[in-house]
Amino acid sequence: MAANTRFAVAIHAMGMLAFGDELNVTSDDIARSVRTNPVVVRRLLAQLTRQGLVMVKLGAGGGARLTRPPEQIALSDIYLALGEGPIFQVPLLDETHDCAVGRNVGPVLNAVLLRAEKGLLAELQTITLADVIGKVMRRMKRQGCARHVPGAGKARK
Amino acid sequence: MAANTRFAVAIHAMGMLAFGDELNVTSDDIARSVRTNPVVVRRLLAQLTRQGLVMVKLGAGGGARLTRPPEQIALSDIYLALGEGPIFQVPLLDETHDCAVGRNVGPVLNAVLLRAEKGLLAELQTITLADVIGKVMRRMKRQGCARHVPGAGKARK
DNA sequence: TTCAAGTGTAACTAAAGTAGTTTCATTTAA
DNA sequence: TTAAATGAAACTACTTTAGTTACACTTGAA
Repeated sequence: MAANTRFAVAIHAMGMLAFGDELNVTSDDIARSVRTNPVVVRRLLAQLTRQGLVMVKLGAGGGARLTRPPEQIALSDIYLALGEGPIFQVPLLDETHDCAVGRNVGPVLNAVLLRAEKGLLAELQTITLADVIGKVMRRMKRQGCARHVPGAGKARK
Repeated sequence: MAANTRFAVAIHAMGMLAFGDELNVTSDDIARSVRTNPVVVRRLLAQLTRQGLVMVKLGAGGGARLTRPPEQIALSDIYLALGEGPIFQVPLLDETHDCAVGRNVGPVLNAVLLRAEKGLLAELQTITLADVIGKVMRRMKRQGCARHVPGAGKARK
């Protein structure tokens, strides 16, 4: 898998932190839930922490929690915090292009593609972490769910 | 460069075809303009041809041209023709997830990320190839341009 | 009818990004 | 003092894009 799952994993992790509420959620908890490696999770959490979305406590009993309620976190906040590069790139067509058209294509394409990405970002701004959690909860209820105690159990193995 | 320049190169190529009008533009012409390899261009044109945006003529004097005027080609048409996979992927969290929440996160995330991509696509739908060409032309004029004869010269080296 | 100019395609290499893993220093609560 | 955490570095593996070479096939024109 070399696909871009970073954003999805980050949302998943943030969702778990929201569930955890006042409790510290460990990278191990998250990793087990996403079926990945704790280090991968910590790398993501480190970025989210640097951007002020998450606070981390070191040492025994440590872990991560949100810095603000999930209603105040838009998915665009998470996306931007990851600092992903542009989705589309324009091969730098030199300013020294021998064709007058060629010299102007690059900047125009850059502007156009940036505009497209803003369309994506605008959509992400309309969705909060709380919305995502709500969708998950409703989906659970529709299926008739069972156990799982949100931040309580924290089944240590 | 392992970045995603495919879309930008495709737009650039289509733009050249629009300029070429009735003339056949060769993959070599395009490759020289984008500073890449003719094979790379042909691979892109092949996809665009399969999706009906471009028609290609084999043999001497051959090359590519658009199947319809650039006013009728939205950037979303080009993007979709390239058949890129989803921008974001969700690591498949098994349906057998031991946590009831976990079983429902995957589908919800998929839906959310799909919605974000649709925001991007919606933006691309509002821009035609002709718009892009117009922007380039206007930018040229603003800078006080010089020569270049659109489909005429075809400087053979 | 031959040849040069094209495309189509396969095969290979190179470079970059993501994911995964191990390891170790450091912090902290009990 | 010890166990439970994070932080970070180092390394491997895999995937995707880009670039290149090579060659079969098509076509127009001398």
